[in-house]
Amino acid sequence: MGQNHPALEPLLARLASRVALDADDCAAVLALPHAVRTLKPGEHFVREGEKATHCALMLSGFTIRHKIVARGARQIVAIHMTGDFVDLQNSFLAIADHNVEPLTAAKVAFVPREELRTIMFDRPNVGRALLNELLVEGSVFREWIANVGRRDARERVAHLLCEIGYRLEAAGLARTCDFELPMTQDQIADAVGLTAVHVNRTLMALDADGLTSRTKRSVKVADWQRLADAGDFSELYLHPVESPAPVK
Amino acid sequence: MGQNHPALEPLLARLASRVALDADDCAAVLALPHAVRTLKPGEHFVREGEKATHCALMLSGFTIRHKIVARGARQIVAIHMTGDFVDLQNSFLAIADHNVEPLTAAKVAFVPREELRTIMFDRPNVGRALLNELLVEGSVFREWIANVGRRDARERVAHLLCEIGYRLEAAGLARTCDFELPMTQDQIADAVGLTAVHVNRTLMALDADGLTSRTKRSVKVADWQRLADAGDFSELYLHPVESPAPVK
DNA sequence: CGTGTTTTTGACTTCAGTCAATTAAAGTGG
DNA sequence: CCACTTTAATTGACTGAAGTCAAAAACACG
Repeated sequence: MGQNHPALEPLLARLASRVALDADDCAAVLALPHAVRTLKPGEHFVREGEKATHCALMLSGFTIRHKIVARGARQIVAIHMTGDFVDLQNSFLAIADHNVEPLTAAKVAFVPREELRTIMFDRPNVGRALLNELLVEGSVFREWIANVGRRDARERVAHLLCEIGYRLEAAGLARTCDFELPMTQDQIADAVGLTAVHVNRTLMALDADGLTSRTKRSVKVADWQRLADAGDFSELYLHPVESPAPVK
Repeated sequence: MGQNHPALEPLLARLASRVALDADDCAAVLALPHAVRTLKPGEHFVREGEKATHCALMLSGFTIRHKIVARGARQIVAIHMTGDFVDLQNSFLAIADHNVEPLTAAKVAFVPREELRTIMFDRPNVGRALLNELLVEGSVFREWIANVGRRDARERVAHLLCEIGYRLEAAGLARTCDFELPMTQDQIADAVGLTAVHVNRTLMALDADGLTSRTKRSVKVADWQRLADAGDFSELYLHPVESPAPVK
């Protein structure tokens, strides 16, 4: 019961970064039953309309959450990276309202939703930490509505690049000035509500203007400040915790 | 302590509709300290960057939550009506990431955030109900991202009309076939990521096509099914509870 | 009634989409 | 390691949905 399950240590670290946890809280988190699996792109975690039974913790790789509209177009509504919880949302609601799918090969720890619900209310500290995760996720959704609704192509793409760079750095996975972006231009398009063709032109323009320099599927940010300005990016909506702003 | 505060009865009803509450739960909810106030358009509840100290329960009227982007454009990210909680989000996070403002004159009960946090974890039933509210709100955000990102003008506007009509009916405030929509075309535009001019043309087209019939600021839905089809609207994302789909 | 919104209309612009072809990269199997 | 296939990125020409600007009409209201 109380034994160590190293797979859940990233989860513990994540929760503890926002709310102080005592020894019992930590033990309870690490004792959560779980199964580790590796998924490939196309192997959905959950599909819209299904019942989600597990919540997933990303151990490596990237995951997207998306919706399909009437005409068949896809809109990505969230991107998750190592250390993120994927789908506290679907897994707490009765029926999934969107699809969840790996973007890259992804190692994931699945935790049964009932266990998570239980620990959430049995251990208020853990509950507050989970609540916080949900709230920050909500904040990101709001920012995305604004991004897609009221920014032009260049701003949208720049904003997405900033968000991913910032989150990667905040998670200790990369530096904002040089990170891997494992998304095709098609996928970027579906995240920012544009066409792949237009995303291509926009990325090339950012490059030409010296804000970024791309090589295959990684992005080097040549000038973070200018990119952030171009994307109207401010990290406030990510509700950063302890660490101050990442090195620019 | 345990005495009745009739103002919070809508809150109790709302919570009880999703999770069974026992007598103590109910008493605790009704005993929450609160202050009732009436706000007018322009009197913000909270502004981005401020610290929210209270959570608001709508007793009457409409409220919007919005963000302002670099170029000064506004994006509405949520609309709230009688019976809704406004801003569990801002009030649980340290710093507000968006603005909250009445759309019409609005009567509101303010509950201190600490009280709400406390009851959330002291009374798991209440906690689950609040969690559910948050999750459904999150689902609506996701739908809005898809609406603004991947639907054209007609679909967006029709979808918004359907959402509002459906929610009003679900809350027992109106029928989907005839409800008051207290938004100017400017505000509708800011909710769906279009221009007021284009919203005007779109609304007129819906009218001309016999899906709606407008008079000043109320909407009569002439053909709910066609409007729902035009807006790619399905109530799944609202995670309706007990009552089946509203009368069409 | 006059004044300030809000809605409506028209003419014109533009950003982003569409279609289609080309090039480049990444695998795959022999 | 090289043809062979597939997927992704790039480019160009053209289209179109939505934006812009500006003015007129219709309301709302003190």
